[in-house]
Amino acid sequence: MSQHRNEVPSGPTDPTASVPDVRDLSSGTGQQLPELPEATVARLPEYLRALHHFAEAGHETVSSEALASAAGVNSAKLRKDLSHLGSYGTRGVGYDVVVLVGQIESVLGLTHRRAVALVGIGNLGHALAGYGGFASRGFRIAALLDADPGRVGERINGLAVRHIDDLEAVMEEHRINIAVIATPVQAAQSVAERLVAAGVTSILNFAPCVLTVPDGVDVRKVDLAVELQILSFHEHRKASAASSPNGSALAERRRAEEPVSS
Amino acid sequence: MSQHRNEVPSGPTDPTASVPDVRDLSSGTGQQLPELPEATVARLPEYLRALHHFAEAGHETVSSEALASAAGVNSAKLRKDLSHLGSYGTRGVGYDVVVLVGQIESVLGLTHRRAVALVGIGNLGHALAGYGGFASRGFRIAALLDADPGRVGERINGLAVRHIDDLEAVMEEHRINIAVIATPVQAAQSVAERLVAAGVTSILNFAPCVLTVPDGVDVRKVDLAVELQILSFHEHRKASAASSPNGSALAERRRAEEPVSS
DNA sequence: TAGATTGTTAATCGATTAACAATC
DNA sequence: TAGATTGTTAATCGATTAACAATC
Repeated sequence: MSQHRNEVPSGPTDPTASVPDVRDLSSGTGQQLPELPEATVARLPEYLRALHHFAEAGHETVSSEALASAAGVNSAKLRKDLSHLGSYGTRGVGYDVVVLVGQIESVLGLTHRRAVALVGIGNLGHALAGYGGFASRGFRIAALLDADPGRVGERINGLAVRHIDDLEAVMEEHRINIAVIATPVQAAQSVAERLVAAGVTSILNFAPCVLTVPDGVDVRKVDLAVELQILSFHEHRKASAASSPNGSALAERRRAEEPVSS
Repeated sequence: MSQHRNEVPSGPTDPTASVPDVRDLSSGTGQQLPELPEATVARLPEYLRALHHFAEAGHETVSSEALASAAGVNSAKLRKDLSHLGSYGTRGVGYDVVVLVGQIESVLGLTHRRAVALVGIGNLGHALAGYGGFASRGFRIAALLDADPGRVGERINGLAVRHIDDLEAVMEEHRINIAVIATPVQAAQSVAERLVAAGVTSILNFAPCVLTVPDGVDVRKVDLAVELQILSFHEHRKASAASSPNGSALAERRRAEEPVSS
């Protein structure tokens, strides 16, 4: 989904190589860019959310144990993750909440609110357009686009739906790099191609299909039915596990079932 | 999120141990339960979706290369994943589409349609209740619940919204094991507890919080803002990478930004 | 100083991948 | 038989975790 760079920052004869530095300072712009494992990146937003809770509760510091518990991970993993950002904790005390919030926001690129375009204002698109969680967590929905002329002009949270024909103009106007695709599956690939051509480099895809995009474009996919199917596997396993040791007919007793119509 | 069992199916003196069997037949009910890596489980729904496309296009067989491409993975990974289900391909030919669909559906527990309860019929809940993708992929939304008396009785796709006070009765009535939480974050934990007490063992959580549930209950979380924040990290990194080698001021030129109001 | 807690180490575990023998 | 493609091996990589020395 996203490419990894396994380059070693400094060669064996580099005079700085003897000083281990957890940060990759290769950018040289004063903006440090740590080399972050993907698994760590995926957890940072959860830490950030938990930290905001501690901040609202008036905590000035938080221990790795408390923060990890609030984020649903173990403390060793949390400390390992945070160590990739550098050292921002104090032994015997914990982490300064405000400092850590700032550090994570900085690493995630959330110091500035990012403009997002939402394409496909149907059932789900409507819900996403009205979702307050984006605004409070670093994003601004800057454009709504739909192919149905009947929906063009409709206002959601004060923002008017534009026709998909205006996609290129709208993206240019707002300088949008991130788009959410909530169109029918048939339209998703061609919409993605137009978005990329218009400068989008990150896509969140709700359509149940694989998008083909050029290198350098990141795609994340959310498929609601897939999530349920994964849960179904675990349901199935739990039911079988309960039935097998003693052959109990009570297995899956609570499972509601009916033939699949295919 | 879900516990792993690392038990070896048979001991060193087990007479069957000399015959390697990819399937864990410990269930003894004739229902084979392969020991499946979580990463594999998470990809099976994607293979299933791709297989349905091939079936609709009239293909009777499909090669690992073609199926992997349609699912967005490489063919080695696909073959490794499918090998955990047993051997269902034919060398020189590929996989029988219909057979493989049946095998994956069987492993995922999708041979019977599963009843799902949806709690929280707000913005997002409405969209989920109207989403056709659940019905076509193995699920039936059997109950809608909300705490707002003003919403009770409203019908979505012919199903009436029930009051949350009736949660226990509704879950018992439909024998529901899987629930989707789309409530405000403040309500999510207590709703989860009531669902678990009423027999739910799998939860798909859209509320931006960590749910605490007993062992044996599986929770999957979908957080839309988290997905965007992960994309934001990659946007940030791409912009920095573009600027650092030559110090170009054009870096992040396209990034729309404004101060975060916190 | 004593207690608390971080940052890091090292062992372990799970997932990915290329390559190729097996075999249709 | 020749060509195609699977199933498996083995090497590699990345992620997790417990433990504890460092240190506030």
